[in-house]
Amino acid sequence: MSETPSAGWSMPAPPYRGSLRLSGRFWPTLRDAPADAEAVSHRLMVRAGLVRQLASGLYSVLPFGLRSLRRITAIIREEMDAIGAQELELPVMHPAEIWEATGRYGLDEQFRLEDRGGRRMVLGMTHEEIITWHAAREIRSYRDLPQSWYQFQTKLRDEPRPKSGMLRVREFTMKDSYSLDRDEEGLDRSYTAHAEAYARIFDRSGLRWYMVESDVGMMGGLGAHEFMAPSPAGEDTIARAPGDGYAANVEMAVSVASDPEFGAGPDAPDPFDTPGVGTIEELAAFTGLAPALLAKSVVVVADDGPVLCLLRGAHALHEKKLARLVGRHRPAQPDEIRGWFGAGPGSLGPVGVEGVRIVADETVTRGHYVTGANRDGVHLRGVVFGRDFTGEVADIREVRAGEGSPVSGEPLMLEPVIEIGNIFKLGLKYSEPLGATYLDAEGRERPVVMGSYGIGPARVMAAAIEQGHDEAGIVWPRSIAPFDVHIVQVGAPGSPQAALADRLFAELSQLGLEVLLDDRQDAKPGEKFVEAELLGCPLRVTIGKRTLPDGPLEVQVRRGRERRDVLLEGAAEALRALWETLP
RNA sequence: CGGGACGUGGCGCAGUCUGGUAGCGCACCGGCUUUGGGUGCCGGGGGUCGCCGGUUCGAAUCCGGCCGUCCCGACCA
Repeated sequence: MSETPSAGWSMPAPPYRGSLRLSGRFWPTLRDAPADAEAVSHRLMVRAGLVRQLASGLYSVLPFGLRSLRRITAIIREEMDAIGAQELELPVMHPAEIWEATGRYGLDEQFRLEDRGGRRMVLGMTHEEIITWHAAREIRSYRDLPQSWYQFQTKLRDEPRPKSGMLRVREFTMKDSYSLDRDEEGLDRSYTAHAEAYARIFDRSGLRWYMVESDVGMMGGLGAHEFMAPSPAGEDTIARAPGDGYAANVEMAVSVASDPEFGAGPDAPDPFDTPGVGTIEELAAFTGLAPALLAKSVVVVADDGPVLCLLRGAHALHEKKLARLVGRHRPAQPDEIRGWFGAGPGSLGPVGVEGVRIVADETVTRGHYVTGANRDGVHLRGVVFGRDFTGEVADIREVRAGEGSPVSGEPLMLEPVIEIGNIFKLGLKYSEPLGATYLDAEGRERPVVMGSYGIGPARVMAAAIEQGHDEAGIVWPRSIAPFDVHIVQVGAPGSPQAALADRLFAELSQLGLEVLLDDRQDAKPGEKFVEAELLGCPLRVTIGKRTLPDGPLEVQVRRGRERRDVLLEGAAEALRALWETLP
């Protein structure tokens, strides 16, 4: 690689840290995305030569993709260090016994294997067990607490359905951290510190994001929040009210339901024939009543038996809300239903049912409803909670757009989001079974109070692309772009243009920018421009015949593809100043 | 776990219905040409048509099984 020093200017020693000359380098771009790729971020990441797929849910990261990931992890590392967390590294493969101790051995998503000696091992889907195992051995005194430990480590999860490129995969790197505290007040402090660090991380990464209340899921514990990047490609949905700040995963969201008015009802349930009526829609049409005045009965099978869930006809059962009440469950089969109720699906109701747990959504405890009569083709009018049947009362319905926020009543909007991070208050869930205890100032043995906190750097990258792209390619936030400036050199080696490109490359690098210089001789100018826009670095500089002898330098701001002219004199400083103004 | 679709050189696709042993664009290699928007010219290499089995004189094509990949659903009786 030959340099072309110009007179009176001292060339720093190459290679310039973080900068790269493209000729001879591995950067495979694609004119067309693979037919399998559907999500925008997936298509662009593959086309722009950032990643390649190995198998379903398994991706290899190529050099330019790795550059972005490294910038994301650097931001995370800085912010974790800033709250006093210490980085460490835990194994990916674990003895099964540790997972058995917490009851998490055998989860569907867990990869399990045996070593040559027949010892059962698992591949880590997360690391609470391992951190706690070490804490149990190393933490002895209240003087050892609090602690926050974190790592960037591979997680393996046998996802039922990997999808959307890097958004749901079976193997990925996670930044996971764990806080160890003396008590819940300490946990609250650690939790808040993490929430604030996460806010800085996602702001610095250039994402639009929300922090929302979330389900504790397989982690268990006292409470949780998720960090969500809005995107049509998102798999989760949040409900939020911009005016009052309420925001929650729909798994958790509660709303003020707008109850329709009830007229007078009969003094007792009144059966009537409903031949051929099986769905709420049919029942509404048959009776002329609004679905909200009908009650639907949904039967699921939990580990300890059948559960009849009663909801307003216009509402949908939310599985995760129900799961918090009855645990793991599945939909009931029609023949099972017939055995318990004496009628098939479509004519079920809560009146007179025995041996089946009944859970009524809170919205059906007032007013009188039409329900099934547990006889095929017959329904009951005027069914009243407390008078004609009883059951547990809970919020088990899914929030709908337009319902009132619990904070102010403002209408909720639903928005698809990508989960980019989460924080959990674990409490004693892991420290108790694994014996992570310490002695307090009075010499009493007490369990360590824990929290865990995760970020998926590749999801941050994918979310940034989902939020920042146009028809030409990726539009990176400047903090996580693979390079800061992309110089397209049009001109043969040895030409004055090439010398100028070399010089700008060196000067920008010396100012601390990371520069990609497209000095390829075998690529045509059009190809270089198209690929530069596909890759999407914040600034593109073109150096060709038109640039000489006195400029100006032609600069494209990638976001918006706006063209700017920069004087040759002091160009590097001017570019750096321009770069600093970009998002 | 249920449903749907697809699998033909590196990528995108045609050919499959109506069997006769493979084609296009891009990429790649050689040469010429050219150097400001992936599109100049000439020549060339590369595919056991996902795998296995069957039918047939003959299978990318028909039949069966398997594997792989993607999408939708997995709550609304």
